[in-house]
Amino acid sequence: MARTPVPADFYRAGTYCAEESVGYLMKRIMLSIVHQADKRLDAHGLTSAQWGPLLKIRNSGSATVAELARWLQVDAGAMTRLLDRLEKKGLCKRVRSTEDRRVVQVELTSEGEAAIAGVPAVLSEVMNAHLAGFSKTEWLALKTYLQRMLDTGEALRDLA
Amino acid sequence: MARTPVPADFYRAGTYCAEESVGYLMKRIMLSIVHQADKRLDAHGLTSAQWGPLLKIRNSGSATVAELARWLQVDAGAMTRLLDRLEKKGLCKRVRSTEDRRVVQVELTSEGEAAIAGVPAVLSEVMNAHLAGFSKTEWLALKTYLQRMLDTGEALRDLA
DNA sequence: TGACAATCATTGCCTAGGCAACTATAGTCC
DNA sequence: GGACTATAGTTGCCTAGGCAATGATTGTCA
Repeated sequence: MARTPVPADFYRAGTYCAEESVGYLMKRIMLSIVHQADKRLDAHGLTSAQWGPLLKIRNSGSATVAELARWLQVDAGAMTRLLDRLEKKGLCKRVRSTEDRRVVQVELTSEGEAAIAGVPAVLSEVMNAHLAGFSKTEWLALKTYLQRMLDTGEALRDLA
Repeated sequence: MARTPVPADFYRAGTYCAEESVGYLMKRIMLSIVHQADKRLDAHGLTSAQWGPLLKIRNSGSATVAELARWLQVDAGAMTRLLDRLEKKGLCKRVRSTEDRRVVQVELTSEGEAAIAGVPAVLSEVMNAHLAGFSKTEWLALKTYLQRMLDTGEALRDLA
């Protein structure tokens, strides 16, 4: 039984100002991160939406469409089309499973392996750049705050 | 002359793990916030992308397409199409300016005023819900961290 | 066995944003 | 005045995600 969370009282309808909202700040930061990452990933022939599936496939050996969609919290239809684009670029291939003929296993091609190889470096670089000036203590505190917000949000979702 | 920022050293290519990344956490939180907001805004006939322009227009009396695009940091073409959808729903209208015949002033209709009226309450509610359990001190610290990340990111953009 | 529900992948239709090209208008400088 | 540049808005083409419907398969259970 999940404890009913007590909402905070920081924002009020009458005085709501987007610029002061934590959500607004995070949206702007995400825009900046994605923009920087896309600029660097362009050299690898990838977009910021495409490295996620490839990385998961590489770490697991292979993955099904449904697994990828669940892992990335994305609609299954969207994942199908994303894989269409990756397959058209020759970065992965679909293999119909023989045990369960409903599922499709997605595997990396050698071009896919090559494309994904440099991605963790790019991601680390972009994240580190955005955290310039942070001490380790501050970084850990930030992560703790964010994790708490995420847990609270997920609990909300489960209640509904 | 902007000081060249010294990147942090928290993430490394070899050990990069999405789940531990501040970016990953923020992406998940934003998904949760947008999802919650969309669910509540549905009653007002709006999506999470649509209240931004309407709120800006209401606070300013009217705004041009370029102003809205700049304020929301969105492509001008995307803004044109977003306004198309809002206009089709009868929430705003375009008025060609007489002083500068290039610009189009966007104004709210009375339906638009009605639709936007309850939005600040919804946004406050969703933000407060996600910050359940935060003390005011923690909330301020979080905002400070985020503001610093944003400033660092914008500085990066200016360098490039 | 045969009906039923559940899962998987896909597709169609919608909103949404980025980039590039285009037209129309405004301002600037020779 | 005329060339030049800048800005505003729009459009076409691309990637991308959400929702709903579909067909194919699998598992369950009476």
